[in-house]
Order: sequence, then structure tokens, then C-alpha cells
Amino acid sequence: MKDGIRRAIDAIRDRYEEPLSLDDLARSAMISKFHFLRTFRRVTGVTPGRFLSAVRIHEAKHLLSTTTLSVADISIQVGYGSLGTFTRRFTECVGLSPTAYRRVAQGEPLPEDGATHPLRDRPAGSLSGRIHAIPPAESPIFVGVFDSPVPRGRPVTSRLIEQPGPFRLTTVPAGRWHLLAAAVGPTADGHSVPSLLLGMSDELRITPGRHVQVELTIRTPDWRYPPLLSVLPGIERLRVAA
DNA sequence: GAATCAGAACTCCGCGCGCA
DNA sequence: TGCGCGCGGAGTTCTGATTC
Repeated sequence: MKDGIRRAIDAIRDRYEEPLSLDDLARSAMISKFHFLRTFRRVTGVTPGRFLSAVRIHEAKHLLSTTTLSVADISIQVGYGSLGTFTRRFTECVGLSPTAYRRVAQGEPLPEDGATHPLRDRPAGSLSGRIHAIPPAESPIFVGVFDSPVPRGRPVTSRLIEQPGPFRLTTVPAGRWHLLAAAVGPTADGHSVPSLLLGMSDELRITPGRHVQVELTIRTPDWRYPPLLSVLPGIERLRVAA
């Protein structure tokens, strides 16, 4: 069954600029669309539509950072028929508008959030632990707290640590969160672009005044993981420059 | 003036759920 | 594993504001 899901993911990665429907993807997996939908979600953690959208936004990030194409041209190239939809989805997923992202990719500092995160005023707890890296990270390590196992937008809180080891986030709003760690990894044989090492915790429940500990290992994500879209303060520029 | 961003109103289909 | 159904959200179109 996983072979079918893998064929569908290959189809998404190869043909993201086409208007792929659920029926198209189920056909490429050679299973009924009803069973395909359930299995896809179990294997990847997201629905086929969200996976396709993530691949399109990820490709748009690449084009914004490596070409001088206009935002309108890029929206068309990655499969959006509407510039308005593209801009809205990009901003939701990445946490920056397309032109703001291009500026960051070209070396400008990451703009501060104008409005603070709506949940930052909640009573807070704290989070600490240790990050492991397999293979070794070749950049500082981004550690951030998101509200979903598929990070979107900006983290509720984050910090950068210089190397694998202990970390501490002293002000994490009360709630249910996922901890993401990411760093640039070594360049794989035959590739010019280094891999991105990722690790995502299970759901963490933060309560006011309480402390939570977590151990997390970052590694090269396998084929079933959708692209990471959130902008990563501290290592985004290193990823783009690589 | 061109490019970009964002809001409003609308359509349509993906998704979740329950059942067979 | 297949199917039906209703809802919500993704995408489209249009438009106006903003920036350069």
C-alpha cells in the first residue's frame, strides 16, 4: 500500500504545476480514492490537497530565492491560477509575503511580527531538553514551538542553539504545542544542495508555571514528509545560499 | 504606471464521518 | 474497502489600497 502512496507523492512532486485532483492521485496510487484518502493521511499526517499545496509553496520559495521572476509569474509556474490565492496561501504558510520572503532570502533581516502572536499573552510555562542530530548538523539549530505537527507561519516562540545539546525556552504560552528542531545537514553524494535535518515532537501540553522536558533527534526526513514551509530564523539564509 | 498585497463574494470539490 | 452526503475550506475573480 505504501508503494501506491509513494507513487502519488512522486506524482505530486513531478506534476505540482498541473491541476491534480484527488481522482488523479488515487489513480496514480492504483487504489480507490476513498481508501487512498485515508491511507495517505495515515502515512503522511496530512491530506493529499495539503501535501500538494505544500509542494507548490515550497517550489515558489525556491523560485523566489533563486530567480528574478515576478510574484505573478511564479504563482502561475507553481500551479496557481490566481495571484490573490497564491499570495494569501504563501503568507499563511511561510509567515511572510512573497516579496518579504525574497528580501530575507537575499540577506535582509527577518522582519519582526508587527502584531505579537495572539497567544503570547497567555500564562506561560517553560520547556527544555536536549537536541540530537543524525547526521551531524552543519549550521546552528532552530528550535521553535508551533501549534501543528505541520508547521505553518511563524512559531509562537523560538530560539537558535549553536550545536546539538541542551536548550531552554523560558516563556511558552499554555496550550498544546509541537516542538520543531531544524538545521542544515551535510550535502548528500551527487547533490549540490545540502539536506535539511528535521525533528518534530509529539504533542506537548504546556500549563502555566509548569516545566516540560523533551528529547528530540533531528535527521533527514524521508519521502513521506511534506516540505517545511515556515521561515526559519537563523538558518533560512544558509539554506538559500547553499 | 506597474507590481504587489489583501479583502469580499462566490463556486466547487476535498474531506470527515457514518454506514454497508 | 467502497460509497453517500453535508460542510468547510481552497481557489477564482474582481477590486481597491499601497509601495516603489
